[in-house]
Amino acid sequence: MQRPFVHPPIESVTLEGILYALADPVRLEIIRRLSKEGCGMNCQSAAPMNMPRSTQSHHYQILREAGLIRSERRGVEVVNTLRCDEIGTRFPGLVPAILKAAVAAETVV
Amino acid sequence: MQRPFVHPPIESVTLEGILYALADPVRLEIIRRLSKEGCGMNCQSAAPMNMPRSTQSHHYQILREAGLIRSERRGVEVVNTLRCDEIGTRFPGLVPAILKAAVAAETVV
DNA sequence: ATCGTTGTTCAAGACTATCGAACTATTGAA
DNA sequence: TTCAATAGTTCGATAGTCTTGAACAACGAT
Repeated sequence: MQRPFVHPPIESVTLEGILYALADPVRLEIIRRLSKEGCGMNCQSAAPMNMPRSTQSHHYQILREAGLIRSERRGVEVVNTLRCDEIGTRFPGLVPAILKAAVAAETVV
Repeated sequence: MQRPFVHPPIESVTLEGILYALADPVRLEIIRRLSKEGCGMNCQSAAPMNMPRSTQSHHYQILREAGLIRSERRGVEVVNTLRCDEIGTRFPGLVPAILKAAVAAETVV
């Protein structure tokens, strides 16, 4: 098995898909960490601790299919990177606005 | 029955809740219409045509509990208004960015 | 070759969405 | 006042999705 990763072309990325993907706290946190890091991160380091691997894998699949991240196998691990440039041209300012709101939500709590 | 509407105080409105609510095409469309209109709209006129009432009702409930709209009974109908000012202070620029992206998604299709 | 690490796939139970049917509440008319 | 029409809500059932343990696959190092 172990099917290859599927990344949608940027034209078929939908707003609904992006919002749905980011509506989950775990997935939002993953994207936040990826955006902070700048470069790629493997699955474990970008996801919150103590989360079952199968659940992580599911979340990365959602993010991938939404068009938010690109996943590449690098030896034993999978390196995930934000597709920021592509998304930035398709939906200018969208992801930054959401990440900014995530920071705002954090400071109030 | 017919319980009174519950509107969360703006402090307990979460980013996840907003994103989740707007991740559905029907709900996003409702918010778009409400934002265009400026003033309140009843449930039927803001929702897409040919949608079962029970489903509409469910969607409005999600929007209400997410803190995006305020619903008030006015006689036989329910008037819904965007809570734009409150959301704008809690998450500045968030909803406008999403609505802008919705327009961008439309023009490409 | 075997083992440890990283991540995927599968299956089952819990949770959520959709929608028809029945119900509630208010308005207007007879 | 009673009756009917209108606008939404609630309930129940079916179908789809999330979570997670268990088993599996792939690579690197010893």
